[in-house]
Amino acid sequence: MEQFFAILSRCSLFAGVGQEEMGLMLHCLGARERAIPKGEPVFLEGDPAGFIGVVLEGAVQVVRDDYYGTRSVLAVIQPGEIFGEAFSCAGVETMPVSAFALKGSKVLWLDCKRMLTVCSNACQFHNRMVANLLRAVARKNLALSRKIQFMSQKTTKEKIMAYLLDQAKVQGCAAFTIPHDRQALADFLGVERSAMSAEIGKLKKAGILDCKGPWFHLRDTGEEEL
Amino acid sequence: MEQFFAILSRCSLFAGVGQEEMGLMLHCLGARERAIPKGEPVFLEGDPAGFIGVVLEGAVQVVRDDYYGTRSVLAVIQPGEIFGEAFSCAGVETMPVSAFALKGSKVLWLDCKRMLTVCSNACQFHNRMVANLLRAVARKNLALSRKIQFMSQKTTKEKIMAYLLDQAKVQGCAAFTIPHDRQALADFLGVERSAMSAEIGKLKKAGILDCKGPWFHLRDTGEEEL
DNA sequence: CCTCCTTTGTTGGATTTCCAACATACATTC
DNA sequence: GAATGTATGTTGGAAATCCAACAAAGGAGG
Repeated sequence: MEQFFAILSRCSLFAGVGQEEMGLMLHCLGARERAIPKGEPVFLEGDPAGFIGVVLEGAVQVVRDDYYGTRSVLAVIQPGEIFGEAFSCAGVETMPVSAFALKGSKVLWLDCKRMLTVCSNACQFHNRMVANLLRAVARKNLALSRKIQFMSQKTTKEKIMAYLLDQAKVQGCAAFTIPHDRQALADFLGVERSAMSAEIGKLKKAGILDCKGPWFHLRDTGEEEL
Repeated sequence: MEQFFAILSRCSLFAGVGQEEMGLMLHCLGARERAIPKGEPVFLEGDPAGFIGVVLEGAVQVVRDDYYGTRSVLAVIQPGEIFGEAFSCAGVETMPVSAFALKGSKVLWLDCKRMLTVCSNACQFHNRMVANLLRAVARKNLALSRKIQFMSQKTTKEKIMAYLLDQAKVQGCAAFTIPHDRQALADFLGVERSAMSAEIGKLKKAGILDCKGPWFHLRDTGEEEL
């Protein structure tokens, strides 16, 4: 397990936890390592919840099959990131989504109950870890709220602008790069890629923004902060 | 403070906490009661975060003013419900939204740091409370995810059906009542009320559902569970 | 019963989006 | 350099949505 210290130290759950303590805590949490071949399920809809997963290696895709059998990708979890925590912390009995390994992957399996119960060792970092978990869930919460803000805009143009203005604010600069390609951005905002592309073109012609690939620059239109 | 025991005992934060313990915990958390006249701010954008609010009486509206000054209502908090917890638990410095009292209201102000730090009294319910908080934040998380699922559907009809199928699943019955009027449902799903009304009419004519006011009944179309 | 008011359903034209198809740009590989 | 593949931009007609305005259905209060 020690081989993954570098990964785990970058995991939000273990922020502020040193290597020695991490080893103790993993034991105290009943951590188990699992290897999943490419394409195989990490867990399936209907499986009991109550765990928190950490991707150590590879990548895991979380999917939901709707009523009509259409599959949609909810998230792709990279090494150091966690999954399943929202369902487990919310106290749902069984997972309402499934997850599959995109590549050959290794995941760490933590027991959510043991996380929330005072361990017999009374390890000093237990509280820190719960606070880390709470922070991670709360941050996901804010990310989801922001996404809803963007999606709630009426037109494609407004959705793009809401997203870009937020990015500029978050990154603290009118010039910034975004972490999505055009297709992923369109999916994220819930719009058509081609329509979005057309709107971005209009915004460029109108002098409201400039962009090249993932790089954007919002121009000062003189209307703000009067 | 004891006068609000009935309200607080229904608050998700205090689930499983008895009246005597609640009094001790409120003291231990540095709880303060505040009265806010109708229309006055509960907190304003830019105020320091780090608190968790509980509405004891009245109602509180959380709003966000976007870049262009347009105000949108993010939530209405009723007695027994909490607010501000996502921002405080996520560790943001200042509130990115504002809140106003819809009526003359009383709110309880809890210090988030004291919630997450082991109290000197080492009260036995402290851990329970942190778990309750985590559960509340995680549940909000799931609610937001579901909303995104609905809003991600392409057409108005698909959004309505996704919502209604989810409600039927949650309520465990093909016949159920929803907690929104038509306007609120349209706002929630991010569609036009009139367009939604028209689509609901079509679905009724097609025999896919029946409804009257807030009551809906999804008919078995024979296509499911083949 | 009547009026006022709110909620919900209906309609038609302007606007926007969707969709498929194609054009262009750029990187990779052979 | 040619061939290939991927990402992005562009276009036009079909479809859906938006919007405003009005119609219909109920509820509250006189």
